[in-house]
Amino acid sequence: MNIVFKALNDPTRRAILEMLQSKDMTAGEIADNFDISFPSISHHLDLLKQAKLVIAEKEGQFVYYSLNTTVVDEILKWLLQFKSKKK
Amino acid sequence: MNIVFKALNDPTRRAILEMLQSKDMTAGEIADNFDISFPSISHHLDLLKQAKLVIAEKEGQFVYYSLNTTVVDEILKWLLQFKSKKK
DNA sequence: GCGATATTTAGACATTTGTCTAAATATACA
DNA sequence: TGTATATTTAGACAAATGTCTAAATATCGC
Repeated sequence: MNIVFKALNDPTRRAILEMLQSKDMTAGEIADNFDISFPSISHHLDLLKQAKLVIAEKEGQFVYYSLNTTVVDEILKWLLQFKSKKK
Repeated sequence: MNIVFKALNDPTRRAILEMLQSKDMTAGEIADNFDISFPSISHHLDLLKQAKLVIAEKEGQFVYYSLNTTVVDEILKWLLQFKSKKK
C-alpha cells in the first residue's frame, strides 16, 4: 500500500495513468507527452510498475504499458472507510 | 490535489487519520501513540492540516484535531475514473 | 553482422522529506 | 506573577526523490 501511495504522489505519474485510460502506449509515446527526458519517464514507469498500477509488455523492440486498476481498489477501500458511518 | 497525495504518502500520517476516525484527539494524545517526537508529530499534523484532511481547534492549552473528509471525495473521484466504463 | 531505433541502467546532483534537539509561545492555575 | 503543561517553530542532518547525461541492452531491417 505504501508503494501505491508513493507512486501516486507525483503529477507526472498521475498524468501517465490518466493517459493510459484512453489507450495502451509504448514508453516512447508516453515520453513524447512530457518535457522530461526518456530515462526519467522510464524511471516513473518503473515505479508505476512496482506499484502494480501498470503492466508492461514487450512487443518486439517496443514496450507497451497498460493500466492495471486492481490495486486501485485497495486505495478506494482505504479511503472509503473515512466516508462511512458517521453520526 | 498534489498536497493531498503528498499528505497521504506517509504511514504515520495515514495512521493518524485512522486514529481520528474513532474520536477527536489532542496533538499530545496523538503523539502518545507513536515512537516519534512531539515536534515531528506536530509537523505531520501541520501537513495534514495544509491538505485539509484534518481540522485543528484550540481549546485552552490543547489543540483538538478532527477529520475533515470533504477533500477525500476529490481523491475518490479521481481514482474512480480508472474503474469506470471499460470494455 | 551492422547501423538505426527503443528502452533501461548507472551514476551524479540538487531538492524535498522525515526526523531530531533546543528554544519559543500559549495557556492554566496557584 | 511564576511555574507547569501543551504545542509549535527553528535549525540541523541523513535519507529519499526527481531529474539529467552517458552508456548499456535489445530488437529490427538490410
